[in-house]
Amino acid sequence: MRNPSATKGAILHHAGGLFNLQGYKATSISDITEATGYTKGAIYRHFKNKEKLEEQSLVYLMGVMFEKLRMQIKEKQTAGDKLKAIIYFFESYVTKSPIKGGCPLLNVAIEADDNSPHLRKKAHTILDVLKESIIVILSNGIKFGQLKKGIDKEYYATVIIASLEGAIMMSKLSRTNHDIGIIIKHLEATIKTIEN
Amino acid sequence: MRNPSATKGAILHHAGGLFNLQGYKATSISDITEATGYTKGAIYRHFKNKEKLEEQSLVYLMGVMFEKLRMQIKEKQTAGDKLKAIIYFFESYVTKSPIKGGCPLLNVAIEADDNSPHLRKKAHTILDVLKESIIVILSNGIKFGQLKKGIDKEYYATVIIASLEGAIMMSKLSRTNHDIGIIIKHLEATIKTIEN
DNA sequence: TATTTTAGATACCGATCGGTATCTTTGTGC
DNA sequence: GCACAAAGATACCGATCGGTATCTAAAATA
Repeated sequence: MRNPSATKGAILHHAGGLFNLQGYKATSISDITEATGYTKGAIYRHFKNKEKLEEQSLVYLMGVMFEKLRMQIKEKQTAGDKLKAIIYFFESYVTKSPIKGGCPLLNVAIEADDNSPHLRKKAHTILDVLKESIIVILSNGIKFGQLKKGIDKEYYATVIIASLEGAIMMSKLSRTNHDIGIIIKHLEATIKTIEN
Repeated sequence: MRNPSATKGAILHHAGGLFNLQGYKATSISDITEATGYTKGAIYRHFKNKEKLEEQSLVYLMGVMFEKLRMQIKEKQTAGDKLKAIIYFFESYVTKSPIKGGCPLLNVAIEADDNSPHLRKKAHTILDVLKESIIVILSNGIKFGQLKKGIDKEYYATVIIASLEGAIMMSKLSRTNHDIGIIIKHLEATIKTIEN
């Protein structure tokens, strides 16, 4: 009943959840042994040290999130609907919480910026990928005549990401859907202004 | 040359800076003794435990920030200029960093939401105060005919806070003024739409 | 100036941290 | 079925954590 890759996957899964919920520094190896049922020996066989486990857990987390996001986007046909799919995906961090602890990108950005350079670098890349994904949708929307020509693509990508992440933060504090709901409306209206 | 209240103030000052930069959980009492030059004995005389020190440091930090913000707002005469003063104040977290580690509200919101209930509660109150401050400016702007009647005040307050905080997060990752600059433009344009 | 209070220093506590050396167990190739 | 390699468990390490009991010294009171 031994399965090394499944063990590694289970460790990443549980560690990712704990890191996202409690923070990376605040989550101990013992927390992870309790959550997984594996011992330190098992963890340190698959990961050189805690820093590496943190990195790979972040990559795992973002992989899961991007996969879900990609599926939601794929279902929609027009650029406007695809953008809205992104918005509703972020909304789900507050309302349905696909993962406990909220948006992994936001969490790691705040915790890792000043100390952990290894996490910050990865988070920066992830942000760039997210921004670029939105820009691609905007570009295709323009190409297919769904969105107005001449719009500043990076501008809208930045407004979407910033306001969503900020709203997630606000909703985390109030523990309601109120703030994220307002931002959803705001972004829906914003998208409408660039649609043909 | 002994001055208890000055000692307490120095501890709060240094502890606040460290908490904001490194995180609350990640900052040890030893970090604070090194920064202040005082010993554990001094710290635990003025603060019952680390939790209380965290709470009071947060209050201290936000007190300093709100005081600076209030001064910037007071200098301006119209509601539009007062709102812009708020925006530029948040911009300074990235560009000039009045305090290392960025926005204390954002930092504590992300770290404290799930674990530390005592910090989360205080952060929630602080967010409410900030939101209310903006709403008051909007109300006065309407009253004095500077802003359009019938605008949704909470809507604009939420959009301003969320997009600024989100932009701070983004700029922390990229270590540039790029993202916050885009959001500044966005908010300046937004304010223009509600001005008379 | 003598006494008492209080601010702060010192030395220590048990618990937990990340990490490792070693051992046992399981699966695999011959 | 046997040898060997790999997976995971166990037991331990020094360092550091938050916290406290005790001591010294400075200030306040008389």
